[in-house]
Amino acid sequence: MATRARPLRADAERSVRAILEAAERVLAGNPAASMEQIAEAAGVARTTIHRRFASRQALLGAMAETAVRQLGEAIEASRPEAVPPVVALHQITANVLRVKVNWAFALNQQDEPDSPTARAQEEIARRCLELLGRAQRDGMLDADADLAWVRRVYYALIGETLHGEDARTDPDVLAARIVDTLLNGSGPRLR
Amino acid sequence: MATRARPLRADAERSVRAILEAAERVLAGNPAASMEQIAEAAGVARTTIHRRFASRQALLGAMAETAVRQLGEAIEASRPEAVPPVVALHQITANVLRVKVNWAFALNQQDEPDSPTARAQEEIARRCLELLGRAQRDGMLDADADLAWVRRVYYALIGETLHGEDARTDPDVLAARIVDTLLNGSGPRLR
DNA sequence: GAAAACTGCAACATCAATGTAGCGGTTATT
DNA sequence: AATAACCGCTACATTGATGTTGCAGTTTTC
Repeated sequence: MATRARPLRADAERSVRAILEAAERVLAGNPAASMEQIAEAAGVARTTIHRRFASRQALLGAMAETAVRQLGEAIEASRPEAVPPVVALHQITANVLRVKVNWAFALNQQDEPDSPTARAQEEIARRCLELLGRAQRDGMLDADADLAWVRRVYYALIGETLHGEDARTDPDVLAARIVDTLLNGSGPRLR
Repeated sequence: MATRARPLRADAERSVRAILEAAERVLAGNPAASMEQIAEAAGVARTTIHRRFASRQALLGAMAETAVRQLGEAIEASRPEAVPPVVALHQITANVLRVKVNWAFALNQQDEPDSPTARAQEEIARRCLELLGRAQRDGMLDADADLAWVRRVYYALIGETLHGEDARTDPDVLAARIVDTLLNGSGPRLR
């Protein structure tokens, strides 16, 4: 969302939030939903959406921006560089799940190349790889593991977790399952 | 695709195939592509598409039908019930990849409930679970593993593999990576 | 409490996609 | 070679989404 010269009035700010959140809810269920449906879900008139967002595309962009920002904050709050990889991985996963449950659609749109959100996503992927590198040096990951593939699997596990009916399950429990699956797979274990 | 009373003429049959394959190619790149774009990619006039498929929805349905049929054949060809689970899992995965590379879009549409394609997909999922059950009894999967979750992870790994630039890599190699990741994860291994 | 900002509503313009119909020429089938 | 099926093309109807504008009434803000 573009930064504005004058700050919005309080009620307008609420409208914007309501629109963004309603858009996420509606589009998650039906990506081809019309502005009309979004407006209805947000409890505002369709023209009000157009007042704040010049076009449908602009709305989608704003959704991506807020979602990516929240995602970044969630990662930051986990202090990934300050704690041992095992802890960081669990913590980040849980926090990321908390955000992604609410912004699944916005974060799944592939943002157009060279957009700020695309850069932010790349930055996040880069830091994820760094973390995995540290985990590997600590012996948490196999020395021969292909980190790029590990990262893709990690993302896929998060995505799959969000698809299911797991939305109400405690994110920490879900995170534990993700990390466990990522590290140990589903084969037999030594006891 | 609905079965027809009179068989199509040879050239018409070719047109239908060209349309279905072009639609897959185009829609995989842009799910919102117009009939016009699909027609152009297929090398036919837009009206010809409407001659064979009453509506856009009908075209999508036909795509799903042919894709699911091919998927079923690919699984059948692997004789999952006739060989040990380890072999079956590898073989099925490779064969499924071969089909899914070419029908990623068609197979990712969620088909409407109670449609024949939906039933077919459920049937496939059921057989997948059966196979995993056999694998578990053979000690290939941990005795405590949650098979429903294992199946979801398995599907997710296949999906992730198709996203990458791996389209040209040998499906058997990709299948090996999928099965290995599914069973062993990425953690350290005993040597 | 006055000014400015915001909203709902109704009306309108635009536009792209979808789907239909018919004609004339081409191609497969027998 | 006769017949029927098929295709491209042009033209048209319809529809639904998008985006704009202006006004009248309400809510913040200072």
